[in-house]
Amino acid sequence: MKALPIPVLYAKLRERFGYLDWWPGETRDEIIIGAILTQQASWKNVEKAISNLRSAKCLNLKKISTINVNSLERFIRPSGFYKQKAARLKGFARYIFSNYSSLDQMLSNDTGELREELLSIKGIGKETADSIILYAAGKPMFVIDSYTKRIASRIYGSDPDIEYDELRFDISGTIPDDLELYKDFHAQFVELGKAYCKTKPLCNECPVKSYCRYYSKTAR
DNA sequence: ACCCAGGTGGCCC
DNA sequence: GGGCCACATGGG
Repeated sequence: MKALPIPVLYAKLRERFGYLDWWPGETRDEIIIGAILTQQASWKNVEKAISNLRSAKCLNLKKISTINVNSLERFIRPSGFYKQKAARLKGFARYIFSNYSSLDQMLSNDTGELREELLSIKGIGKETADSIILYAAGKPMFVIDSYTKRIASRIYGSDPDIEYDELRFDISGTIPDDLELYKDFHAQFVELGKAYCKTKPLCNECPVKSYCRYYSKTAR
């Protein structure tokens, strides 16, 4: 089994899935709302919640900061954990407008400072913070998720329960400092995970199966 | 009838 | 620092 350099991995994923335009043409508010709603939820269910918010003209943080919490819960219910997420969305929105004149003002802070600040807000963990930094603030930040950990462990033999920041540093150090690449690479990991690398993998069609420890040990 | 989804925080030792 | 748990809907 040959080692698979990160740039070659990206090339192979890109060849299979094409360029993935995540959160295309949406506002920063929408991206952040989606990032919170998608925690431990399928994107299909998140789309329903976002659609409800849009219909109610509540798909922005200013409105969320003032809306009645029961209404907010009702709109986002399809995305699951709706009471918790409603409280977190409200908390995030209120934090912004009590500390800044606008969301953009906060997002313009330096990356390190912004990350610490986001992590101090209840409901914003590392993956959500990094998704906001990458897709809403537009700053290069490699986003780790459960698929990334699983795929890395199967291709590179890393611990499946590796610390978030350890894997983030490992991968960040191997790719060029290019915003679009950061955005697309994370999306490619998720697509690979969703398509082939679940807990019960579908290895036969996987574009990198010949580099995968799981495949080389079990599938055949 | 299970099992899972683009996690997070709280509590315990 | 690690191990468990609650949080909840919709789809396979």
